[in-house]
Amino acid sequence: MEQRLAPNTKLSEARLCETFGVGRMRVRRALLLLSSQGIIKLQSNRGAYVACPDKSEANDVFAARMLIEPPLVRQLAQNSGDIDLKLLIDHIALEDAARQKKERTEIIRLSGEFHTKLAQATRNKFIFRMMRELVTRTSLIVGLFGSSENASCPDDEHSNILKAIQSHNPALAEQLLISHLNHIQSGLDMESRQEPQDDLAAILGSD
Amino acid sequence: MEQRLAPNTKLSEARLCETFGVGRMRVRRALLLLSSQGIIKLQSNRGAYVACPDKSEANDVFAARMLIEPPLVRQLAQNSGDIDLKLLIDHIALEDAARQKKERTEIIRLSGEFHTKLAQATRNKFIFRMMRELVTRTSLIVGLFGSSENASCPDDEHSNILKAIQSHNPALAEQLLISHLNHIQSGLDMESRQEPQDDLAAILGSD
DNA sequence: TTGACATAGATTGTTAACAATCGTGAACTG
DNA sequence: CAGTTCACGATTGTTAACAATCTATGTCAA
Repeated sequence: MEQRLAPNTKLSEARLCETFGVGRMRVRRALLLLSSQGIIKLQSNRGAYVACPDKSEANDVFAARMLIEPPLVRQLAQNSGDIDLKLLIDHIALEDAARQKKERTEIIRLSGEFHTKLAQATRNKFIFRMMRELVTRTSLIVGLFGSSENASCPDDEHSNILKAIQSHNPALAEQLLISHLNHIQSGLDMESRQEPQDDLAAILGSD
Repeated sequence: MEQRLAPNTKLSEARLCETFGVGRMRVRRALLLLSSQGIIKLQSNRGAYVACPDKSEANDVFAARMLIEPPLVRQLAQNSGDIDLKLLIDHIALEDAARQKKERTEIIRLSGEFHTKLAQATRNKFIFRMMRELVTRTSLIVGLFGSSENASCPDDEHSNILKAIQSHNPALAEQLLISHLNHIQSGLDMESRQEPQDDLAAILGSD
């Protein structure tokens, strides 16, 4: 989810056990749940691998987001009295801070999280869960097909979307979001593919 | 998912093992996955219980469907050349047949499945999964709050929605779907609650 | 009769040993 | 030298026994 593990990275049970200091049962439970969310793929008798979305899956993810997110922000802009805007305002501040400090990993994470928080603002558990899944998948895709660092987060588009919501302008908010999604998608290079990486150094590195 | 188990029914591991003739591991895996989909609730050291949505959750489910399904059918009506309409046409035939034979259980199942197939027609894996989850949840809710048998499936609304899609009329399709969802929701009695049932006779009965 | 407490039974959570499967590399053959 | 086969090691899948937790019953005291 934070792009520290490349797609197709093998996640062996034994390795995860010692890395996190837990028994195999916990590891297997976690792998099963991750697999049910499509974040990893479980191959029978072969192990768990970080999911590696293909072109068609990538298109599906963006198509699904194009279906859901525009009505979502339109709705937010309509009843913004009702909803949790503070969450979003605070978030934009975090994004700005990370961008000034040029913390690339943090920027990527927050950039996805903004969309999750748009859903969270509705206070609707189901909308939240759907968006979280789509955003996670988008993160994988950007990591795989993102041509360079520029594509993932066009600077202040998030901020503009929030402003449109705050000023109760549904049409503008929706339009800005659609453009935003298009920017992200068009920044992808559907031919390039990153190499698989077959150890867990990335996990160990952070603890 | 077929409303044969009432909400709050306890699903004990031992019972499931002998019912399905499998080991505890399989049962526990299944319960974990069902719990991740919100179909059952896992209480630590206490066991698994069929989920029992409350009023607020019910509202969330319908709000989520109101957000997603209208754009979905609008899109289907727009590019209906591209999509898998045969699936839906065949489905309507099944529904009619079940309705003539007055097979109540089958009608309920098919009635939910129509909406799942709307999503399936887009051939988008993510949209399909989201709708399946929402429909499943709706099924639980109708079972809990449905005042009587009439509410679950106003007769030929599904058929009319499909016709609107086939005749490339996005506005009409969207409008019919919104009415349809409203009918379902207004047929619920948010105060009534069905009694919990604490054995698995319903499962055993079918095999 | 009611309430609290303790004990026994049942149920879930965990661990560790075992079985099955797969990938790899060496040996063998054409 | 290329290709196939076999066997070994490593990894995953399963089972069964054990530990921990909760529920229910029964006893005792107020």
